[in-house]
Amino acid sequence: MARSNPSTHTPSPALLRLDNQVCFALYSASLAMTKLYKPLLETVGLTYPQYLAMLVLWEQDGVTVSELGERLFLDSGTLTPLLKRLETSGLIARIRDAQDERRVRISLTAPGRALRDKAEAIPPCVLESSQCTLPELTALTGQLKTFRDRINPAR
Amino acid sequence: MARSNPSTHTPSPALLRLDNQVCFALYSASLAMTKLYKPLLETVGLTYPQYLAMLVLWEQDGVTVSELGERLFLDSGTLTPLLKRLETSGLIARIRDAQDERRVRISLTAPGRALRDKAEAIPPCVLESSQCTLPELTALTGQLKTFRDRINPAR
DNA sequence: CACAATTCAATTGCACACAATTTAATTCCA
DNA sequence: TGGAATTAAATTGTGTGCAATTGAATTGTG
Repeated sequence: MARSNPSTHTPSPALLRLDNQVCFALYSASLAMTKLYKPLLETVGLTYPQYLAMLVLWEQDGVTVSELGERLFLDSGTLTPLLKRLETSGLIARIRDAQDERRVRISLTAPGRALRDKAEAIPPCVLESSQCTLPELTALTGQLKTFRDRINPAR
Repeated sequence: MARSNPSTHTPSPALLRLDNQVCFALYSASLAMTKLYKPLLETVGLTYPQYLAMLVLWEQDGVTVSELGERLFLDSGTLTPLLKRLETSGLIARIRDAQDERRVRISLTAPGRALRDKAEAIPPCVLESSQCTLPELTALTGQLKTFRDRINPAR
């Protein structure tokens, strides 16, 4: 009963089916999430990765590019142009460290700090439009962090 | 006790903290997953989104660009250049539909079909390097799909 | 049948991601 | 102390994502 006609090849094995892949569920959920944020972030004039960088800076002002990268799992190739755009927007300043001229410290400007108040409106909006309960989201967050930390190479 | 000195502003509220955000857990887990796949996909000469497109085509050959986009939640702006690269690689053919010249049908070439056999080695490798159990991953997949389908606009 | 509305893919422009390389500064150590 | 090794950020090049627009083909409607 073996079939070898290439135009009627055997169906994909279960392990290769798109809807069975964690990776695709993760990938498509992440894209959907970015789209959910987009209109909300337009009100504060940020892209999604820029918003993440601002979240870090609102927690800890004056970090270096490397420290920001460790926190966000991004490298300088991504961050340097992103930070230049935030600088152009007037939200941050990029200043070489006087002690170690290799480092660049990122500090918030007054408008950058002030933006946090407006940004506080965003998480509640996301929670509402996600149509999920807080316990559901908390559980999912925990599982995703566990997964991420297992597959990320040791740092 | 109110503080208003901008250089010693109040700590970020819990809802704005990076590590409390589902969105960041999702985003960072998705990036980590892509990095996990990268070395495995190099053995078959595909990028991660190209691999997803091939998964669809191995399930259903001859789909249109729109159908592929619906399946992957991507639009023609993303898919057109991606598919052109797969065509250049010799894995697929892009042919205008004779019945409806607006559509472009994507069909596998012989090398494109043959690649599936090599690709079957990938999911087991991912499972192993994820250090997760199959039930864990199955549960996570389900939750992610539920989340994605809730936040995705109706289609 | 005519022609406006719709649909489909491609194109354009902008913003990531990331590997690989480069440049500059610092540290290590013989 | 001085050159090799290391570190930090920037740069370069490739490949996505996606909004907005374009252009061609088809459909719907009077």
